[in-house]
Amino acid sequence: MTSGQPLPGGQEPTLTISEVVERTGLSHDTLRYYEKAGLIERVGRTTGNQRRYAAADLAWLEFLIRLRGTGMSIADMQRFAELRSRGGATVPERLAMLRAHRADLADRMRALRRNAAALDDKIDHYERLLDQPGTDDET
Amino acid sequence: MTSGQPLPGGQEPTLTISEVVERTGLSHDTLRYYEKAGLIERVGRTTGNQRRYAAADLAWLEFLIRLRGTGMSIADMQRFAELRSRGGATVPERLAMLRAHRADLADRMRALRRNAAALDDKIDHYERLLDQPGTDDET
DNA sequence: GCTTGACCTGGAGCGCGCTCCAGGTTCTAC
DNA sequence: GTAGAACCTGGAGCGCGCTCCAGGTCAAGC
Repeated sequence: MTSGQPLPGGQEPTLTISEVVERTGLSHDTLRYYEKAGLIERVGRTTGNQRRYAAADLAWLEFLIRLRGTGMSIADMQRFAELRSRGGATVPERLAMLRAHRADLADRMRALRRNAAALDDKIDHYERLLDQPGTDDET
Repeated sequence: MTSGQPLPGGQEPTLTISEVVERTGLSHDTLRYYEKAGLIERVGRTTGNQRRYAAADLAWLEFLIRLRGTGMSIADMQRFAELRSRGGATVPERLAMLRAHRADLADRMRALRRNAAALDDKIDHYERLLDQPGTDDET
């Protein structure tokens, strides 16, 4: 017997922490930190207390990674994870959170595009400076 | 006499730190920190040692704010400011920095769009869950 | 049985980008 | 001249998101 977890339907593939590190790109420490922080529910253990991640754990981690990738804070992810752990009744609240976050993200992307445009202008400016080195207009 | 600075051409408008706070949205502390960090050259002072920002200082600050807004680190901004302070000969290096940063920014924006798309999918998923509450597919 | 490497825990530490604080000086209005 | 607001400096502190460390336990191969 290798797994300290119930096996819901047939055989459940489980992964060691190092395998999850490989698949997610997160570090060992970050995985343990996420669990401690409650971002993921306590992962199953072997009888020897070593973590074994189920496929569902991995899928959830991958979603968390995307949330992080859109700039969601750990605190908000904790709140989201807590709602999720409370079951289907919290779907409206979760949806509201994601929509708010999505709107925020859209704002940040707009700002990013504006700033990128200013950066492009500056690049153009320098390119022109190099082409005709007479004007030493320092700004 | 109010300004401890030379006045290059005609009257140079100068601003107190609080006026710059208003115009830039940066805090007093951040402005002083940026100066201490070498992001802006030492700002002119009154005889009483109070800062007076020239129009050029403000323009440079606004550019720095845009660089920050595209995710450039303080360390890189220090490097850029140092190049700028060394004069026109460093224009090629500055251009290279900005181009590299621009490419990096493009990568990050692409990643952001991918993650935003995943977020949209999840939102759709939750909306469908709410419309037909039979399937309690928790992922 | 023994070695070696993977894994465990609790807690300290770190890099970043500010932000705050104490204690003092300067400016403005009256 | 005086009160009160604005400003100065050096340095400590903070919130975030990890990252590292010490001191162990566990697992796999020989």
